[in-house]
Amino acid sequence: MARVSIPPAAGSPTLDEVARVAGVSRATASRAINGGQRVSARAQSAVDLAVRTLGYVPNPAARSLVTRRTDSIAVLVPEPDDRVFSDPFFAGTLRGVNRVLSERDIQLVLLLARPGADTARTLRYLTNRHVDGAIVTSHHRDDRLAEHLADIGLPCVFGGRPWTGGDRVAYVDVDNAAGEREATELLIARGCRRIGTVAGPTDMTAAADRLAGWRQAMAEAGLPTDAVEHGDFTEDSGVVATRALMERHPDLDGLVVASDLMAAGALKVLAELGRRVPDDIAVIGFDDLGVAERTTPPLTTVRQPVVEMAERATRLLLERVDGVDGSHPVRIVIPPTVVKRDSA
Amino acid sequence: MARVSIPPAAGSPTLDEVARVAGVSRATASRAINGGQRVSARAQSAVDLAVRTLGYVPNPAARSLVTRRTDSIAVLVPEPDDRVFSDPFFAGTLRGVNRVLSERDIQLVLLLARPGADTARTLRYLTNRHVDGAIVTSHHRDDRLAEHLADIGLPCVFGGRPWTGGDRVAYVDVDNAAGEREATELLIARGCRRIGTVAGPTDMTAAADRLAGWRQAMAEAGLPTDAVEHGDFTEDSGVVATRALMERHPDLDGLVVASDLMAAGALKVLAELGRRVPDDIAVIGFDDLGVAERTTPPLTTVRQPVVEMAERATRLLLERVDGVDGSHPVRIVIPPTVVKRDSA
DNA sequence: GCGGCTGGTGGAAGCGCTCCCACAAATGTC
DNA sequence: GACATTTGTGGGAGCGCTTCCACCAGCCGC
Repeated sequence: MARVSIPPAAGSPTLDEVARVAGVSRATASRAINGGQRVSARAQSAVDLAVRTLGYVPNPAARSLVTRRTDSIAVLVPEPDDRVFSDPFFAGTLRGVNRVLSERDIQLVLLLARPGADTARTLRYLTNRHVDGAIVTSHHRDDRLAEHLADIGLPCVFGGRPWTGGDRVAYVDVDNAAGEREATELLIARGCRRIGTVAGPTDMTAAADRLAGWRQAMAEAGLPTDAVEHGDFTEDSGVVATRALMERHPDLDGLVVASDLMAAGALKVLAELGRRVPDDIAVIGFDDLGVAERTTPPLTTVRQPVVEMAERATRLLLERVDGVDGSHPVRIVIPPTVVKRDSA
Repeated sequence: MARVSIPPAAGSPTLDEVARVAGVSRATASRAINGGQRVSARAQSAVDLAVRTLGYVPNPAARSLVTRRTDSIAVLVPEPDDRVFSDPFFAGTLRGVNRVLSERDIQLVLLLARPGADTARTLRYLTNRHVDGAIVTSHHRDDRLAEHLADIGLPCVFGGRPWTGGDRVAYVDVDNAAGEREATELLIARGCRRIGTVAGPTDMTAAADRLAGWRQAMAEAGLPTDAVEHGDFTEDSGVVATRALMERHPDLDGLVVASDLMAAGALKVLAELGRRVPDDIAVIGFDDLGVAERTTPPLTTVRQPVVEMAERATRLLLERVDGVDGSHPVRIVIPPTVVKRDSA
């Protein structure tokens, strides 16, 4: 008779085997493996040895079945994937998150959800408690993600203030209004009097706040706020917007652009038009994620410390996952800094 | 009757409750939820209803404890994170993987491992069977990842042929040699006689294969193969390499560059030197992941269908996870295509 | 009619782990 | 010296799920 029923084990050793080899009970072995509280030195070293000789690795499913922890968090990006990947903002975020997670043994689950289509599935996944928490980036006005996540009670931290539900969830944001105000004031101090702006998409808070900052600085200086054009943060949209702006207001001597990518587009248009930057027209961007250094001329911009923000968001999330006051909607708002280069 | 005994869970409903509400056994409920084999229409709809009214979501930990599946796969990137994120190759890969995974309910765990430091931890994670399989990208000669993964028997598919262990694991690759040969032949057909190459890093197979393709085409045409300079696929390295190349061989009338990013750097240097492209010197790149369209002039290049390759790699991986001949080292080699633009 | 199906069902046995609890031994307290 | 506390230990009860198995209809062919 050949193999009757299935030879079931085949797989990795279990805690039972470790316990048997170490000559202790499964409970003691478990304790020894998880931090070793209330374990004698003798038992501890016996277990350690057994673990090593057997090559034991705990089964994560079994563990999380009882601990109700998965030791993984999601990074949720509610954005069509094309756009996401070309954006250095996303890259920086991933980097910051990863940096914090690798300090502990927590894994990163990447959740890319197309705006409408995948929302239900994504939410279901999160409801499952498949992950311990979530970092949400790049959310838009219409996905009512903040509310949904607050409803299911999953620990989460938003990167950037959500449009709605901002009072119910934690978020880390840069002070967009202050940054753009400062940028505008720099141009004004420089002598610019006719300053336009290429603003971001109207359904994102970051864009709205930056526009508000520009408006505020302009109003305070008694300057007109009529030269506004919107883009979607991409270079191409910056080209289009700047072209429109320069056509309507050929007398502009300053340009406040809500992202470096759009500013790069603006610089191209200005070069085409034969305007010298910064002599004829000064330009200031926003982000400083690498692009700004490579434009001609190098871009003066408002630096957003994305990696650092992602790190703080992640640390905040881990605190909440660990149960440190999980419900209170903490807010971290980081002041941006202006980085002077050659364009203004 | 009000709720008598303890409403114990507090958490989400369990399968038991679904079964009770549906008036069937837990076994039947389970069957109904998982595909509904051997379940009567009556039972099926009763369970469906119960699931809906209770808002039941199965506990993934409990499920994978018994199924030994996690319904997630890892994307392993053994690369310092800075470099990864700026590379459109990585973005395309993530996109292709994600596209396939979202067809089924499988999640993507991103494993970013710094070359030396995290290898042990990463391997331990994979050994854990925390994931059902892994896609490995951008591996280098020294991480003996292919062997390690083959040893632990985790289903995996490599993006790009690994240096060693290529006979033990599955991989999806573009025919780098053929692509670069074709690129070189295009320049030769165009009339170039003094063709140099900016090759990639010496510890990656893709770079070595491309260089070999260039060598082969040059040798076949009886042309000298002495004008070689290495970069690391980044734009800056392309600048440096091209500068060195043009200094040593000012007579070059053709340049085969192993990546578009490096080719973009090359174009900048050539512009500085006052060489007209393609009239004085023709340039051809490799990749075609967006950069090539935006250079001046737009780059003729060898298109590598990264997203499609990642998709195929993922499908292949899923097959192996599903147990379709898990050990046989399948190889998929995709022929690249030359995309003509203005630089050659 | 009576074995053999096949379709549908529920009982029950785990999957591998953590942690509560009871208990024994060692240590402390007055 | 009697009692309280601390420390270390193992038994055992689950966590929520899938799946094996036994079982009971019905229905076939003969």
